[in-house]
Amino acid sequence: MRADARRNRERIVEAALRTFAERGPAASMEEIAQVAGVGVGTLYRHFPDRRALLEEIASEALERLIAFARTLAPPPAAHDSGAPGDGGGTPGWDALLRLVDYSVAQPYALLKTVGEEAAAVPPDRLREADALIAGIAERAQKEGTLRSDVTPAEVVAIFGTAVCRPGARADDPLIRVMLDGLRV
Amino acid sequence: MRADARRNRERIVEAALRTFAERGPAASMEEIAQVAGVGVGTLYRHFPDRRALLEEIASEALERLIAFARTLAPPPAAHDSGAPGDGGGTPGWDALLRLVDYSVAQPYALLKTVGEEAAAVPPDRLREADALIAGIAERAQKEGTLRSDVTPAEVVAIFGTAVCRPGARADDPLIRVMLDGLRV
DNA sequence: GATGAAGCGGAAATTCCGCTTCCGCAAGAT
DNA sequence: ATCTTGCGGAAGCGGAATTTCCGCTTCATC
Repeated sequence: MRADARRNRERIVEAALRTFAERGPAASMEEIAQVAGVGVGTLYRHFPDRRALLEEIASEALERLIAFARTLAPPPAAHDSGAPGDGGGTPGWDALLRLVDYSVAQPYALLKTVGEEAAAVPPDRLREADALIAGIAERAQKEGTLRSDVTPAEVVAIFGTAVCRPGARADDPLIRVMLDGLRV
Repeated sequence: MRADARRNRERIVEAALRTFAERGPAASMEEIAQVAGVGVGTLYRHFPDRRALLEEIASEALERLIAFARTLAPPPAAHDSGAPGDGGGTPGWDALLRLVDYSVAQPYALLKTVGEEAAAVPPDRLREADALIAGIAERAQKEGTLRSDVTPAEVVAIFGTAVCRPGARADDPLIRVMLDGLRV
């Protein structure tokens, strides 16, 4: 593969991530091409159709999210040897905050976004991401920083609606207030 | 105007309010006609084009919201004679709750929704609605039930994003959490 | 209840808009 | 130098939504 081709492919992926995150799933191929600084023809050389691009983007975003969430989760810890509810990683609440920052800045917004558009992402990867987040929420609850009358699944859902909006920012009044509502 | 024509017009307005509220601004003319139980032709007899319908609907929704908010606001009270911060109407917090109920059930969802689609609504009517809501928020703050480190204008904005989603429900986890975050 | 006008329904035409193709040109590779 | 791979973007394709149109129905009136 020629060097400039590889470079262009990368720019397209990056542009698509940013554009979908900013403008929602309705972003057009032409717009993405423009953001990437290439012609539409080039875009179609690398991805035969819209769905192919969507799938690539969704997988990429998901893998990045999983990787990030893993850095927040406690290490596997064969025999939890500390006090109960102390997994050893980042404190749960801080992890949630960092997740919010990550999500509004980087491409989790895409997941809902792209998921709704029917791009097929391996379901086990999706479950893994949900499980990681739910795990963090559960940890925060055990640590007494997150309300425990909401289920971890609901936390995931709330994150979904609050954070996965085109143009969300971490200092939205909505997000600030939501976080205050979640804290004990 | 013939009686059935008037009836149909009304059914169309009602159907459009409901449909836009439920499915967002992308709802199609055909769908609205179907909900109203009339043919598209009839719809176009009453509203020359999509924008005309949107404008009618936006105004209607706005007027209803204003009327409702007025019932929650304290009466004009020429010389406030009670304790400071007691306007005499519904207590501020309850008024906010009722506003949420109203908004998710009835057509405030349309405002953002329809507003985005560029339907021109008289700006002073819009300001009136904002002022009424901000006034209620301010009252709740004076009564000590609403956090006072958010401005009334921010409250309006939060309401906007939390409540003006197609399909929002008053018992959404998001809305519950948001309200908890707003309460003192 | 007959008649004319107003209104209705919904199939067909039109418009709009994003996706996709195509091909002459440019730029890496050998 | 030549050949191959890749690029740009105008043109066209397709589908979905809007809008038109006209024969039929319903209402109002006498």
